[in-house]
Amino acid sequence: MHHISKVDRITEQLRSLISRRAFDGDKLPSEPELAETLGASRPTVRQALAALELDGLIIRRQGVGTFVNPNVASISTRLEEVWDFYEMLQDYGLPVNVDHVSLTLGPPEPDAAEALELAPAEDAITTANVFKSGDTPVIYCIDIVPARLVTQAYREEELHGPVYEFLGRRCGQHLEYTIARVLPVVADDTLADLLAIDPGTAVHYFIEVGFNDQDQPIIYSQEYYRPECFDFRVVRKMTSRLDLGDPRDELREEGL
Amino acid sequence: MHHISKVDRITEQLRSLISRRAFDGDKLPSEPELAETLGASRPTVRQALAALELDGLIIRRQGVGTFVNPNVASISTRLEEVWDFYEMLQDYGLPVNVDHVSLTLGPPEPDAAEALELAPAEDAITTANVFKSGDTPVIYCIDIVPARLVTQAYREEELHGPVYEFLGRRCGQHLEYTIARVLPVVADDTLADLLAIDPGTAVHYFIEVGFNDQDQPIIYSQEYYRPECFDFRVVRKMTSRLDLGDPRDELREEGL
DNA sequence: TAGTGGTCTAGACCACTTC
DNA sequence: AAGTGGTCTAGACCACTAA
Repeated sequence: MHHISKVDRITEQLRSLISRRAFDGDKLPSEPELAETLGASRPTVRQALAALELDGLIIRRQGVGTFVNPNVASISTRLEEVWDFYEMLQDYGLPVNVDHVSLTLGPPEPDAAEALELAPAEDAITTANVFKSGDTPVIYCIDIVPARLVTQAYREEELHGPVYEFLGRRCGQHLEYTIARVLPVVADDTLADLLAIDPGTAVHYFIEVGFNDQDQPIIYSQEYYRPECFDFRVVRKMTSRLDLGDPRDELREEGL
Repeated sequence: MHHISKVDRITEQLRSLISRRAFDGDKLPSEPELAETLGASRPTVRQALAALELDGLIIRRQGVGTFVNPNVASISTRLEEVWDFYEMLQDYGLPVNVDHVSLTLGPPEPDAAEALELAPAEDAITTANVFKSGDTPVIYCIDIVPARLVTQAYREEELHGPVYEFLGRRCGQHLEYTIARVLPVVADDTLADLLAIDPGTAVHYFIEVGFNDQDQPIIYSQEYYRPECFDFRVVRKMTSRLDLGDPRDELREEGL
């Protein structure tokens, strides 16, 4: 097991401080000051700041200082981040309930099988649940996990909720990142019933593949979000479009 | 005007090489090798690689090497990137056409005025256009720019297309990043007509605010994307949730 | 054992902003 | 002039992987 690096620790500390609005006037201490306070060298601090800057969370102005970017820091649900449904819904203050819809074992639908790189007819666990904030259904989610990943015995109830914990405890798999397709769909009768909305309402539909730290797909999810309950935002950067000529030339010289 | 830093140059060179699939077996040269080839020190190269890693574009395996992440590199339209509609649509191979819908000067709707931090009754330019790939309408876009930003004379036709160029040339403003709300909507008759789709179809709706390098809002856009034409994807990272205690303690010691 | 990436530091110098 | 962030290098040492 590896330790958390100083850079990562500092990054998360600063991230936490930013989200708690701990900086007067949104101005961070200077780099030398942070370095001394946090017990690190300036390059180490700068590495952490660079990560936060790429995130859009801070702005650095030469000769002036480093500042929190309020436009970004105030976003509650950034699309670039994966949340645990439980934790996300708990922030709403109401008790979180889960209605279990179905649980099956067998070859999944072709799209899922392909995304998970399953062998023909290979089995997977498919679990469907509705997450509720109080009595209001807000997310309908279908999760598919390759059966071969399950290395420990488990109780069925463990699949009646967020699957991330199950992946860690029963599969020894840690989700590192996901790639999500974001689609708009119109609720049909079935979905409208599950989310207690009117048929014909527009709904967010995510098709999401989760990967472990080896970049192997370990979970395929389909998620429907009740409208009005979520305010998904994404920070988008300009594609830089630098004019560099063909950079392959430089590497070709070395016979790459 | 400042130059492009070595780190940024290398980052973009590598990004370009990755998108051209210039690396055999998706394996990048070693860090010392890259450093020598690109004429930089190892820390400089590593800084570029760190940026690409945060982007999810590469994976680094200690003792093994650095690799392209094919899952991410193959994404055509990443939601975290802002594209110019013209360039984006040109990739489809068909000629890009623009139907101009309307152009008005005057105080915009309240949401836009607030997002752009306009004074009461302050004027803005509102331009609406439909972008077509060949004869197929694919994007309906309403752009709002504060009138005070316009510092040069311009022809109306310059507003019958992508506004980014107009912002640069006539306003001296460079778009750095945007924050987009992503919403699903059902096409009403008007929208269905503009995009030549059936009323009742689900459509992607972005409400996007663009900022300059001073973090001032300079453009407010509403965009509707024809379904089936775009495959928006986003790479989502796990929120790290490190257990750090309360990091404010450390900074308090210094009397922050 | 050799080669890879991971971590961290020290420090020089520059460019910019503010006073 | 003083203080801020920007850039870049040199180099030491560690941890991991593969042969």
